[in-house]
Amino acid sequence: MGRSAGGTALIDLLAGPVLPAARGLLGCLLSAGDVTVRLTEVEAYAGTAGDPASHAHRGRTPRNAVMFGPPGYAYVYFTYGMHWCMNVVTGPEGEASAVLLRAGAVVSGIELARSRRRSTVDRDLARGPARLCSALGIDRTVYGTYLLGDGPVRLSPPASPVPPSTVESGPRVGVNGAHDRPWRFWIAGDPTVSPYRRHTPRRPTP
DNA sequence: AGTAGGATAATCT
DNA sequence: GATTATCCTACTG
Repeated sequence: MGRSAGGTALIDLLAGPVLPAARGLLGCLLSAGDVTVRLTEVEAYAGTAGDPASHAHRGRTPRNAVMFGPPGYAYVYFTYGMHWCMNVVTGPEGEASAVLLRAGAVVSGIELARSRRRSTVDRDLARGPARLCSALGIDRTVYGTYLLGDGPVRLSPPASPVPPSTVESGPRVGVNGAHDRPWRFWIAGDPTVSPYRRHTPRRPTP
């Protein structure tokens, strides 16, 4: 139970290094209430281990505290004054690495997801980290909950394994530095993968 | 098609 | 007081 074809449980994958964990999360199913999404795009963040783009890079704060705990928990943060985004905590306790869930395809509960996202096509329902959370109804109440048990949000292994040859990687989206690290992973050719956009610097307000 | 700018509030220095 | 792991709308070609 809970073991994929390779014989590795999901929790063991999440407990290991962040890059294999990120790849392994592709194709996984994320359920919240009656809506289920198949993950198609993720990004790895290495915490304090020399990753300036991570929220945990400058050390532990009340907001990022859950990232320093054991793997398999949800790190949910609020950004730009209106959006929620969700990470899965990885690595051993004490190491603040995590994987940002960037996009997915709605495979169940699509009518409920549609009702939460107005005037958009189905492909865009969970295309982008904030849209994904919105489609699933994820907010601050999910912060710190365990994803591999009977919580409000549940993560389960892929229904069918994702062939490694269909996984591509590239630079992360929306971050200022560290463009040399191809730590964004996605399923090649999937229409729900968000287009690459470089971070747009904001001009100083007049 | 692609890009530019505004919305809007918690978090950190 | 500055910054932000974004999304949406409106504009240009």
